[in-house]
Amino acid sequence: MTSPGATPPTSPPNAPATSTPTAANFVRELVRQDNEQGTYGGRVQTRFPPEPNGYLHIGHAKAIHVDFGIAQEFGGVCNLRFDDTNPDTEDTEYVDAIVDDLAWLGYEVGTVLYASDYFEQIYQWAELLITRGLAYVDDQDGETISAQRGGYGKPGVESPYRHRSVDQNLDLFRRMRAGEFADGSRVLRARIDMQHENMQLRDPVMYRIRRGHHHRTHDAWVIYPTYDWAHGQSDAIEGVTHSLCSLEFDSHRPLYDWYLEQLPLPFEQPRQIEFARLELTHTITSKRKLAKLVADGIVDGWDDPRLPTIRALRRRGYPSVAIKDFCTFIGVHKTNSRHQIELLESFVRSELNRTAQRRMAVLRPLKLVVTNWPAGQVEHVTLQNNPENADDGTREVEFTGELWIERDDFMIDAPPKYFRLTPGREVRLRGAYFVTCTGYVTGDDGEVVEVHATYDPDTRGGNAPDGRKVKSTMHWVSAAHAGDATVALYERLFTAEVPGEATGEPFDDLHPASRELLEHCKVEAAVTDTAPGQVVQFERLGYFAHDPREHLLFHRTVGLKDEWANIQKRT
RNA sequence: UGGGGUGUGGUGUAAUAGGUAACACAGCAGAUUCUGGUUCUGUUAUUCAGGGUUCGAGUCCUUGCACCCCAACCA
Repeated sequence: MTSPGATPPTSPPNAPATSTPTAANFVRELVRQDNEQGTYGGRVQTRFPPEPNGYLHIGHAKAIHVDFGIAQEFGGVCNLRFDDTNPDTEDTEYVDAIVDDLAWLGYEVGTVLYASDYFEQIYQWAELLITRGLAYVDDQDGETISAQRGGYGKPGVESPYRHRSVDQNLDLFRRMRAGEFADGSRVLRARIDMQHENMQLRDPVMYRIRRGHHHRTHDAWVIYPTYDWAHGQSDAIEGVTHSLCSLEFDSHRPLYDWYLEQLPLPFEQPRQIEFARLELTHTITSKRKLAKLVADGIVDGWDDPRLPTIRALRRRGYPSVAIKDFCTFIGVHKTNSRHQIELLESFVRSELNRTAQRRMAVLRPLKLVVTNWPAGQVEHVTLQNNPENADDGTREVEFTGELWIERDDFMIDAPPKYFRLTPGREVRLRGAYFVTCTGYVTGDDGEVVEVHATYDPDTRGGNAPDGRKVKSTMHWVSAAHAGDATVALYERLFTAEVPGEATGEPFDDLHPASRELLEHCKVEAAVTDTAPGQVVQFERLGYFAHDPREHLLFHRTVGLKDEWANIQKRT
């Protein structure tokens, strides 16, 4: 017997764990106990087992973090193994995407493993169970089998085929493999206990006949093992010690163990441990629903920045370390819970505040004319690229008498706590001069189309020699030097914290305007040079990610904290 | 209806062995600031319920309650 997973470490031989203090966690505790008792000879091996039928999302990120994290902590290995036992839904397209996302998240994937690599071994083990009278071929259809299974508190009834002879079962099973029977006409079942209080143990199906085209074994098989009769077996073949999965498999654990107990295993019997999957407010992680969002055109594709898929988060500018830090912080539990998306966002802000260079961009432009500025004069002001990191250096930005400022930064009648531009008020234009508002021009509809101000030549660089203060510093872009950019603003895809909580249908809670596309935003020259995928801070607005493909399209990763918005909300 | 899992501020998590219920996010107040950002300080608010053991209970016992999962030839 070969054990492809047991030998080569697929994650770097233990990069030291991050310095982030690791909170107690029950999985680690159980693994540690196994280690101390020498259950697995001090060996720790886990696996991340996605089914290649969809894209990875934030929920998987937690599972990955736990699976790889535990292995790394104990000097073990975590394999990526595709759980590809259902040919109807699976595709190599997903395999490639999952490998790619895993790499982006920062996990080194060595040899990629597949449950389908073990089909022959799993088949041989099925014959072994038959030989020992522990499995039988059932000729009934799915509906009948399901009906016979009974219900909660109601015992099941035995199939009339339950007591066939070993020889007959073996013959039938081999003919199933040979393709003699129609799809769905027969199954192989484990013979356990039709009265068991745990429904999982009422003679579960091990094999079904299905003539789908498998993405790897192609047409070599017409029978496929079910999840329960493949997962633990794959774990055992690879030498997995701790098979970490989500809570809903709790009731499958006795079955996981039962199957393994019947087999001659190449390694110690692996152990399944369940933990709660990650849920976030204002989003969904159901593969089916996510697919429907894409199929119905509610979002633009699997990497639409409003989605919680890894591809989308990536495109939106979420740093992978922020995702990992978040996962470390929330820990591992057995309680179902839903974390506030604000917490994830706080990790994103914290990382981006450290790393993102600052730029000036005006999203909703309003013309500001500096009336005492010498006609045609251009000055250059020097701005820091990142006040949090001096190594990022400085850049020069052109200043002239005609500027773009943010519409929100001017009001004719300013409420008490409004610190920005209003007639008679002096503010600072970042890095340039103090200006005082002297008037404004309105269009036919009464809308302000232009604001007038005078500048104080003594405040060059942004400081007044007489020490006078201003309440506000505003960003700006020289009209003559501005570039044009498109900016996509995103709101939560679902307005409700728990989509579907009220009506049972998550789509009822879709935000009617989750994306706002702003065209002809005015940006300083340096923005034009932003690399594909780069994230920058547009000062006073938020973090924005340059689209990887479309030049000068920016996605708002997350806004800055906005105290003014809170003040407005309150009044 | 049977089985299993889980209950700590608004949210999510801590609390070696029964010994001051702590941290983060969110909120509020203030300081600093050339980003109403960052940083710093202060502050509001918590053990599902009842009973019991104990000098002392989030932790132990007991009786309830609530929520989640399980009756695919999905994973």
